This record gives sequence, C-alpha cells and structure tokens, in this order.
Amino acid sequence: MSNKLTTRQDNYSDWYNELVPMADLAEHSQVRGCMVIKPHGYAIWEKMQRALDDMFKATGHVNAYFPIFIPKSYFSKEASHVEGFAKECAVVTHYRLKNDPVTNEIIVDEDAKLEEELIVRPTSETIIWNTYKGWIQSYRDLPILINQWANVVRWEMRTRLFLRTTEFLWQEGHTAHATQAEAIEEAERMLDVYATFAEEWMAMPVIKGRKTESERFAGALDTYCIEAMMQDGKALQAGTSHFLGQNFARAFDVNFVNKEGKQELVWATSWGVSTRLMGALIMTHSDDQGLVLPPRLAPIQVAIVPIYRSDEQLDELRAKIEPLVEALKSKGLSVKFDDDDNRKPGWKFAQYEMKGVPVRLAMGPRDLEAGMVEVARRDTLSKESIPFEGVADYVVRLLDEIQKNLYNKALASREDLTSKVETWEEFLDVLENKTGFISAHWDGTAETEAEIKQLTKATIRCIPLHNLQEEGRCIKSGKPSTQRVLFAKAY
RNA sequence: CGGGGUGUAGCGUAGCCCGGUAUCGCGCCUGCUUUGGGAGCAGGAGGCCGCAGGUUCGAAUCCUGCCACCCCGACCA
Repeated sequence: MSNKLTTRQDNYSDWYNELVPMADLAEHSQVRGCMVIKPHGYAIWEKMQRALDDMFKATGHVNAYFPIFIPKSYFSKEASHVEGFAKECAVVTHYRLKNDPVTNEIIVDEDAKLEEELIVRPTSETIIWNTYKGWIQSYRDLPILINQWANVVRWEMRTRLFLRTTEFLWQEGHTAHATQAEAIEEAERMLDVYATFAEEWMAMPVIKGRKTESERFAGALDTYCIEAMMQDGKALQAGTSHFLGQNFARAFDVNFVNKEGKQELVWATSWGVSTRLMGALIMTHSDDQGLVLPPRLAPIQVAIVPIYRSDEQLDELRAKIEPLVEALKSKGLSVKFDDDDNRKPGWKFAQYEMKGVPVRLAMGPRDLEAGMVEVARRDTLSKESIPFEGVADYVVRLLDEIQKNLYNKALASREDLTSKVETWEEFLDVLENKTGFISAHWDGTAETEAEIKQLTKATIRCIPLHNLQEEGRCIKSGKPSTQRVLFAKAY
C-alpha cells in the first residue's frame, strides 16, 4: 500500500482500499464482504445516528428492537417480498457443533438440525408485521410509529466497501396506519427527514424522487428515494422510504376495527438509511489528502497542535491553550488538544487532514509573542494567522462557513454533472464522455427502461418529485412523454 | 458461477522465467540530535515464502490439488 492517498476518479473501490485503512475508517475483515469499522469511523456513524434519531423522535417515532432471526415461514408470507430477497439470504440450519469422532475436527452436528430454518434478517418487515398483528385491534391502536437500529445481512454476489457490504448497520422504520393517505404522508415525511439530514448534516445535496416500478422495493406499492451524485459521476441511492399499501397487513392478517365498527386492513410504510451513508459522505467530499468531514458530523471539530522546543515553552503554550479549549467546549465544540510529545507537528498536521478534522489551530513561540494563532481549514486547505483574542468566536463562525461551503461545492459539482439531452445520440455521448445525471424523456414503459439499461448500464435513478410536466419524445423509442426522468450509472 | 490477477515480517514489496544462505521500504524497539508540513544518524528485533502433496542432494522458485483475497462480468429492496 502506498503511503499516499490517491483519487482515481474512475474507481472508488481503489480509493477506499487506500483511504479506509490509512484514515482509520475501517478495513476489510476476514469475513466475506463485511467490514471492521474502526473507532474514528464508528464515531462518525454515532454522530449520524444521534442526529437522525433526534429527527425521528421529533416526528413522533420511538425505538424498539426485534429479533435477528426470522422463521422461514414468516419470511415467505409476502410473495413479492420473498422473491426480491430469496437470492441473498443467510440461513441458519443447525444450532450445535461437535468434534468429529474420527478426525477430531469441529463439524456441524447433524443431530442438531433446526425443524424450521431461520433467516438472518435482510430487513425486518416480516417479523415486525407478524408482531404488529398482536398489537393492533382497533383504530385506537394506530398509528404505530416505530424505528429500529440494527444490523442486517444480505448475501450479495459482489460486495463493495461501505456501499454494499454483506453485513451493514442501519435503521429501519416500520409504521402502521389506519388510512392510505396517512401512510403515504408518512412515507413522504420520512423522505423529507432523510433529505434534510443529507443536506444539512452531511452537506450532500440530494434529489427527492420516486422509483420506477422495476426499481421498487420488494413488496412496496411505491418507493421514494433520495439520490446523490458522487464526485466521479456515478449516482448513489442514499435513502429510501416505501409506501407498502396493505400488502404486509394482508400477508400477516393484520386487521383493525374502524370507527364505524368495520374490519379493515392496516396501511404500512417502511424506510431506512444505512452505513452506506458513510460511503456517500466520503465520495462526496473527500480529496487526495484523505477525508473531508462536514463540521456537524466530525467527531473532532477542532484540533489544536502546539509547537515547542522545550518543556518550558510547552508549559507557556498550555497556559494559553487550555482556557481556549474550555472556551471552545463551552460553545459545544469537540476539541482535541494534541500535546502528544511522541509526534512532531508535521506528522500531526497530516494526520488530522487524513482524518478530516475541519479546523486545525497551531500555536508556537512566534504566535505567543505576537498574540496570534494559525488557523487552517480542511475544506480549502488554506491557512491564516488571526489574533488570539476572540479566536473561539472566530472558530464557531468558521465551522459554520465550512459546513456551507462543503454543501455549495457539492451542489456545484452535481450541477456540472447534470445534463439535459433530447436524443439517443446525445444520451450515449454524455454517458461515454461526461457521466453524471442525465435528464431525459422516457416513454414510461418497463421495456424501454430495460432496453436502455441493457445497452448502456444506465438506470432510471428516479422520477423527481414535483417534476415539471412537459411534452417530449422518449430518447429511445421516440414515443410521446409527459415528463423527464433522471438517468445515471449508479453504484 | 465464468474471465483475469495476487498470496513472501504488522503493512507494502523484490526474488519465481533460469532451483543453491530471504530483498528493499514503511512501521516497531534502543540511544543521541531534533520539533513552524509526514525528522536525521547509529544500532536492533521480527519470516511454517497461503495450505497439502510430489519431483530433486536441495523448492519461495518446477509439477498437482486445495484455500483465500482482489479486479471485471452475471446479480443487486
């Protein structure tokens, strides 16, 4: 592994292999397609969790927890759901090991075969709806607005660090409602929560939209999504929210008595985001020097590096810096005063850049004398000297500015990577030479969608919400169309 | 599952064609000098060369089988 981080614009997995272990984010474990998330990476995930959790609570949701194992019979109750997930399930068949009497190796004890196999959850709709059945009798029991923080397993043929790991961490919301309108409203509300989180916390602009029928969640009537554009021109689905209709209620026989005393099936939604968001964060902002973290998600927001020769000098610096650390902390910032004597300043500068720390302060004898402090920002890699007095307020404003600047940069990059095309030739040209989102007319048929995918690997990322209605002709079939959709090659 | 590639110290590697004492860098340990952008010098520790067989006086190197990982496809709510 080279000591330098490299960005290959055409291949992010290469980037990850280099960046992730170097940046202490994560590294491949021995387990197929799973990842170890190191402390710095996990701290970012924890910040994401906290922000999202607060937003869920503010919209009336509560957390609960359901089992990791799903009996096969539950899993198979909703036909399109099982069809969608069947090919990627890890299955538990036995519950005991033993020593082989001949070779003395540890082997599976065939006598310990489970009567019914257990599926390691790839998502929890089935076990949750099986539970909801017992919780819901009357309209007075509705709505149920529950979220679960959990790990899930999907045995994909091909994995990609962060973006499609075999095991991943996520949250999944599962709600039950008395009416269709209320469920649709919930699905749309949670999509808004995700979009707000992506833009205000991750500084990552997203496009809210609807999936086409062929890209829909297995078992959903409608799938909403937020789509983001990565620096290399590939799209990434960053979150989804599903209107499940009455499919799961029907499969699990979940009825309620309405105000008129009549039995009705319950309406459902589910919605989730995962550790894939960490991949999105990296691919949206990071550069050749390593991670770039938006201040609101940075585990360390300010690193302070003292520069000194003697213990006396360090003591003098400490006398100035320690009150500053307290002042910054009292403003709610997370601060690291790095007085580790084993590392030189240059090493520390490079280290904090790699970890994505938004603001770095450096102070040495020269600054002490002049009453100044050096401020370096990660987003622009620029440095300046400012008066020591008032530095705490300055840093607060600077972090705010960095947060905004990262969003604006990402937005400008996405706009550069968005093209409007009218013809098939233009479409191919953009895919070949420019990549990114392509806004184009589509005749609305699954056949055309599949043909385009087969020919170009580009898929319809979404039909943007509140889309402008305009007359046009499908770029492939030439048939009439009433609106544009967003195409892209995606992760 | 198909095509390609790689397994040598904690990490990254040379050596393999053409068999003969295990190569270099990073990191680690000790000492001194250093500290405003990844320090310098000197000394030191660390190896079932992926696993198992075979050929040979002798295998990291040749042969056979297996395993693991990576890349590209197929697949991907």
